[in-house]
Amino acid sequence: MSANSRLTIAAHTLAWIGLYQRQGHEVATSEQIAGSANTNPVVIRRLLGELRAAGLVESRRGVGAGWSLTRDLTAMTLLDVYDAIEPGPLFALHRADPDQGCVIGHGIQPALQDIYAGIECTVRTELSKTTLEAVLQSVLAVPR
Amino acid sequence: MSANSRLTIAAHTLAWIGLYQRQGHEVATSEQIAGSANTNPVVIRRLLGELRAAGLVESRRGVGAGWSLTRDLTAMTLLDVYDAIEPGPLFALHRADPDQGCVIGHGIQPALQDIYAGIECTVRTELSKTTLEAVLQSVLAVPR
DNA sequence: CTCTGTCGTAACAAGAATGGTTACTTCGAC
DNA sequence: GTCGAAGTAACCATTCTTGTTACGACAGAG
Repeated sequence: MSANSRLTIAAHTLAWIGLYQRQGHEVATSEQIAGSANTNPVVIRRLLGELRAAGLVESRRGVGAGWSLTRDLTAMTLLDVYDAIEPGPLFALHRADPDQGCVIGHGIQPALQDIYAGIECTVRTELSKTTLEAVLQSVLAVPR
Repeated sequence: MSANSRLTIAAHTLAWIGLYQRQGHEVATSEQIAGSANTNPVVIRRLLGELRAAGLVESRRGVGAGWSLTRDLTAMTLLDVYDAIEPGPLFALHRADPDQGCVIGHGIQPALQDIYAGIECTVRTELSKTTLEAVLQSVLAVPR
């Protein structure tokens, strides 16, 4: 499906900031996070920008600038993150409208829309069950 | 997420063949289906090739050739179709391995893998609940 | 007021996936 | 042998993601 790693990088980022703040630091920089996630700081800043638009993080500028959480990881679910960074639906309908003169072509889109909506609803429910705090705890529970 | 329309086109195709066969026809051609789905016959043949590899349809060649179902729509679910045409996972992990020297970098992949596996399992269960027969009935139930 | 570190953001390129199109070969019923 | 359709390779346009460079904007330190 050409899956992307945006949710993964976002979860990584939030868990990193959360842990860093618990260690007593005020803010985290995109460069630190990029080092941990093994990517480019601009990639992190772009993602964090979307998370900020959703109200999950905030940023300071100037010297000693960086990013911080707006609320605790316990009050943040993967659904919040997903909504912040994934605009589109899971499954797309036809690129070009099907032949409306054909019985199938006419009814297929409403029929599939219903089915797809049900599946997305299930996925959203599932995502909402996992808090970022749970993610962090799972991360810390990995041996070695 | 850059969602594609492969599941949509595949469902359209199977519903079309199923209905056509119920109307007494032996086989359907990629050109007929492409006309209904408003796309190119080669696109349909490519998809049908994958569905054939999964055992859902079969094809005849030569004059009067075309495609037919190997079993009734009642014995075919969206999960069968999904497995036939979507190889990859729903969510990807990091492109480049995260920093294993970092606590988060080390534990994030196993942690997310578990979570993603649970979600995919849920999606698969949901897909398996819908038969292509149900899709066809929904299509036929659309007014006008 | 200047210096400096970090965000904010534009711009560009590489790579991959999807979908459309053309063209040609292969098959098999007639 | 003819002919209609599958099988398939090749190519292109588009889009998305990710990585990268570059530079302006900002704010605290001194």
